[in-house]
Amino acid sequence: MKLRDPILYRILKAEHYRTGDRWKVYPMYDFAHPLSDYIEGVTHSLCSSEFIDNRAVYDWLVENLAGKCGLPEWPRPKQIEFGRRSLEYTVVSKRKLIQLVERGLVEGWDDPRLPTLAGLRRRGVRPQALIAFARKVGISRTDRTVDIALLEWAIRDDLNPIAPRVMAVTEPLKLVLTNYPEGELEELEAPYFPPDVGKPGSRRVPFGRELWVERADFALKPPKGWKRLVVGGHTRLRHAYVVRIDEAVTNDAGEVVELRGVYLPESLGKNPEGIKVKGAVHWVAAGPALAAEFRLYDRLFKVPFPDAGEGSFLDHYNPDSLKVLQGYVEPSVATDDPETRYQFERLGYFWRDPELGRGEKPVFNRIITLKDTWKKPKEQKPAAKPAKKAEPRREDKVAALAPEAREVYERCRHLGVGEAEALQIARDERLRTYLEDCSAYGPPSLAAPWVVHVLGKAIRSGEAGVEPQALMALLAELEKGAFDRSVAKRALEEALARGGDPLELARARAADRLSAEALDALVREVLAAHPEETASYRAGKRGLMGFFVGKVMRASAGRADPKQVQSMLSRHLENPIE
RNA sequence: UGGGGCAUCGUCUAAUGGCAGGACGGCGGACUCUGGAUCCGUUGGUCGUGGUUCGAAUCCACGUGCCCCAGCCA
Repeated sequence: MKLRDPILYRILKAEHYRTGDRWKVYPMYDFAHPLSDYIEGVTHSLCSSEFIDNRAVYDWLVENLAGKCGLPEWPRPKQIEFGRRSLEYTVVSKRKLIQLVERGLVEGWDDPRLPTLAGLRRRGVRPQALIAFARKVGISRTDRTVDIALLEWAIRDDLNPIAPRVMAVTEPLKLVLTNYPEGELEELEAPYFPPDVGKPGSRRVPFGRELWVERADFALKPPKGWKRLVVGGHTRLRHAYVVRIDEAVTNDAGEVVELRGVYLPESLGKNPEGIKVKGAVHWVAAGPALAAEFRLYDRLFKVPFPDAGEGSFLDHYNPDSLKVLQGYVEPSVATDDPETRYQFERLGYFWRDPELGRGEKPVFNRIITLKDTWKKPKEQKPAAKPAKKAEPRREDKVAALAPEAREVYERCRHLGVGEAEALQIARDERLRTYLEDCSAYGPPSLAAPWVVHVLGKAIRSGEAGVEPQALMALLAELEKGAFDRSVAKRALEEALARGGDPLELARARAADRLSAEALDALVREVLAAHPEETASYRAGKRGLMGFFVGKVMRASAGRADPKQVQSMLSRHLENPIE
């Protein structure tokens, strides 16, 4: 990419469908992007990682055109790339989304199942939720696929404190209370928010002889732990009375078509004595309830990574990702602001679809379900990590060397260079040459670790700014004990980065070292400031040594020998009695 | 194939070479007129192998895996 000859713009003597023949020059991305950033005074140009290659062209153009051709002279913009972020159970690339739209698998770009902004907005997700989600996901240079649970958490967390609770029944089953007078209705007061949200407000909910309850809330043969309606059992109707189910009326096919039972008149606001009430279910009164449509959205794909593996992502499309149900909602919503996001108790968060749902008959989109911690179906996520291949042994690596390289290796070993260093030197021509140059001024075994580990990268790239002679002079003084190893290393790194003579830099650092007394005082100070850590070190948590050394090093502003610090520390830590 | 980039709990993300921490999820418990919320606890990780270093997620080397580019697209 970098070597190619970039096309900056093309000249087309043709009629443009919108601008006619006004322009002949059409800039390419690589030309337009840096220049428009620069002209507009952009300081940081953020983009995703597929443009990393383009940065070379970007920088070159900005650097070479700044201040020329009538362009201003001001700070250059910097392109910074981040990794792409994807989401489980969906696709996010435009190329794939368009296929869903064009094939009619979704109802348009704003289909609430899509991860588009238009889709999320129509679904009812608020910008606050997306911002919170983005913050949680964060930015890094790695391409990542985010757990869908994180988005769901952000949406719920946003809606929980603001969504008034009301009741709706999406799959109605009639419940007749045989001891409630026919034709009568009463109104019960029900708060919009539970105590933990702590917001004021309430509405009146009609209650009568015939109610709708959720079909899924009744079981003929309840599983273990069932806390809902069951024949013979007592269950709370949310915000209302406790009822007992006496009979489940079935049709010829054996399906339950109606429940019959009684309500306990004394159970409003308190639990009846001597009766075990299991759970609470939502309901609406059959007469006054408003007919409504509920659109329940599920994951667009059946698998977490529809892109992965053989075949098309379309093979994993979830045909049940939209379920349209006809049911009832309590009448109070009729007069609410149509923008209201509700929590339909025990069902999830809903709002009226802005396209279809604001008319006579309300249509509700389910924004997100409530978190369900009961009876997990528990889909297993594949966690198996692929087995790693075994690394070849060092002898085999040496054996694989070319004859000349092997000779270099053997010679290095003979001179006392370590195995790993010898191998690296044998493999790289430049390292070998550098070390040979060093050997004119001192023993190669002394130089090898420094050449390989500290200077290695620079030498390989041909930019070693430190001469062999300078390196060897430094190491000779180090051997004599003129300063400690950490001083030498810092000095060498500094010389590498900013130039200068490493020996002089090392001497300057050595002269700046703290005296033993000053250091001892510092050590005592650090230990005194961290009594807990000191105690747990003495109790056996040896890993804390690094913590203490770090603290002392920081306090000394680098003017200490870590080895000396460590020995002082262990002396004080082993002998607590001063 | 060549060039470029990236690898940390199940997931996402932190950690001037100095206690691998947080969030989501999971699990357990408390509470509850929502199997919600809240609170408490817990689980679990530095891609592999060597090397340098008092000390490595971080530096060096070699591997492995994934992504991007190789349009007169963006």
